[in-house]
Amino acid sequence: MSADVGAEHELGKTEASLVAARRENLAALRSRGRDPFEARRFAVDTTAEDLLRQYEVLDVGAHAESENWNIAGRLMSIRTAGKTLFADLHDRTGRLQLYVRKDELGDERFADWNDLDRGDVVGVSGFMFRSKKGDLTLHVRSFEVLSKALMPLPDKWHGLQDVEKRYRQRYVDLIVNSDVRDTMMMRSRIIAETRRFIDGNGFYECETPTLLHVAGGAAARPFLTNVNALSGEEMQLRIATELNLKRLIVGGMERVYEIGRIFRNEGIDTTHNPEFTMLELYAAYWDVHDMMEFNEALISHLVGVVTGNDDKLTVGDREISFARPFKRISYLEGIAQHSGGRFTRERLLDPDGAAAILEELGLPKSPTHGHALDKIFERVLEPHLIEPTFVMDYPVIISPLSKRKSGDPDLVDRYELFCNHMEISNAFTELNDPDDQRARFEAQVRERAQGDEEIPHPDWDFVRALEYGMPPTAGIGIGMDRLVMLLTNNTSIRDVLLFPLQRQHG
RNA sequence: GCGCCUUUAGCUCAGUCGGUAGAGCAGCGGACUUUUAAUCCGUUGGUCCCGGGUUCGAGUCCCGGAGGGCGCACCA
Repeated sequence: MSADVGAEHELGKTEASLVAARRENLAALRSRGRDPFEARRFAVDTTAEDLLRQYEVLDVGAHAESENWNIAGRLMSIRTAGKTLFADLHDRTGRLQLYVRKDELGDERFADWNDLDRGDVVGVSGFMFRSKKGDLTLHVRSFEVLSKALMPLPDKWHGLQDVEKRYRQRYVDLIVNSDVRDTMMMRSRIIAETRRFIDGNGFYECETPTLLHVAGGAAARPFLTNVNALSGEEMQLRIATELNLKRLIVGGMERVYEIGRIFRNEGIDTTHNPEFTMLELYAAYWDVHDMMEFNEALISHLVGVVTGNDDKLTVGDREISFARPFKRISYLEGIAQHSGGRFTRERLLDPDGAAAILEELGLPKSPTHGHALDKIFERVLEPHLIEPTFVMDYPVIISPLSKRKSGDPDLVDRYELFCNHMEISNAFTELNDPDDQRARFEAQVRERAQGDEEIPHPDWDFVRALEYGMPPTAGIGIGMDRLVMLLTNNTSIRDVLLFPLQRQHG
């Protein structure tokens, strides 16, 4: 089956007639020398938001005729009323009402509006006044047609509700659903602010390769591809930036980070998309406590950005306080506390003890001790982690890349930040002992041989890098998509991704 | 992978017991010089997701398939 044949979507009869009507309007505009697709540029000098703010004090009936403005955007509503009309123009900042009079534009120019459709892009010029009903409005003196919408727009009141169509034709979703546009612009801001905050602390943003011979640094199945220039050599898309960023720490860059796309060939659901954006950051000479403070400051900053300097966030239908300091709780003590003291450290750290707890909770048997701990944590502690909480001092058996706590070798210097039951970040003091790292890679080789395809092949060069000496270092990973979900109160990752992955349409 | 829900006009949605396919919006024609889901009059528009089956007759019932959503399982 050729991808090119039948690629253009076929119009239904109703839709075809709607498009035909718009094409007739296009032809009519062209016949009067107003070809929308001949337009090149328009000297915009304001935005809807600016005008509404600037003329807020204007009284009903007042006209600011001495100040002329040029603004462009999409027509989202046209209300004709004989020899006048009102229209709504939307730009990236919001809505502005337009007022057009036949006696000012002249018959021919006013007639052009018969050939304008909802969705067309126009540039208008005029002055501000406040209408009888109190709406700040631009009184149009002249206008240009800058582009034509040949396709009909969705319902002006209900917008586009069809979830599938919203994801597949995000451009339509963005045109008609302003809350979607707000979320996506907020996402952009959150990522920009994250970068600014990190840069302000002396970090270097680095770009490590996406194409790797061995995708490591996490447990996940990679996407595979081939490089033609290397005789079709097989390569993998990265599943983490961890190993390369730590190579940079070895190299002496000391404070590095990357905000980049990660690819994992795994399941798709409300919290997983095959490609997603992760922040990883490494700081030489920091330990996990330094990272915790940094993390807290970053999240507080971002909450302030999205709320306009408040420290309370609406999540679902509740308010969550992000006042500093965030709660801190130890992994083992937290589980003990929320089980009425029944699930003690001794039982949890013992494989048989953990298995017995699983049974008490009515959970199925786990294949490994670590898996059992994860399940117990999810059932006992995670439901209580609503307000931002640092869960600290993880058991070493579920933390293969972290340094042990000095004086308590069963635990490691690691924390995860939870909020609204969701993991926001994962950070620890990095393992920098090359012999230990080599031993852990060798152990992974054995696990992979037993059939676990998510275990990556070892990256032996990374061990060699550690043999040159990596300073004591703290590292953190933050899934930016999930962070944006939290900050924008969305429950599906698809609603914070512009183009979530969808199956090819038959 | 399993389960539940969903797919009807460009959009948002009805469609009863199996009996000629509906509404609102949009569109088209007309009226209207401060409207804002404008209003009023008139009007066009259908691959009922696809393929089988049952039936005199299927949007509706049965089987199979596809897309999408949610939950569970798996997974950082």
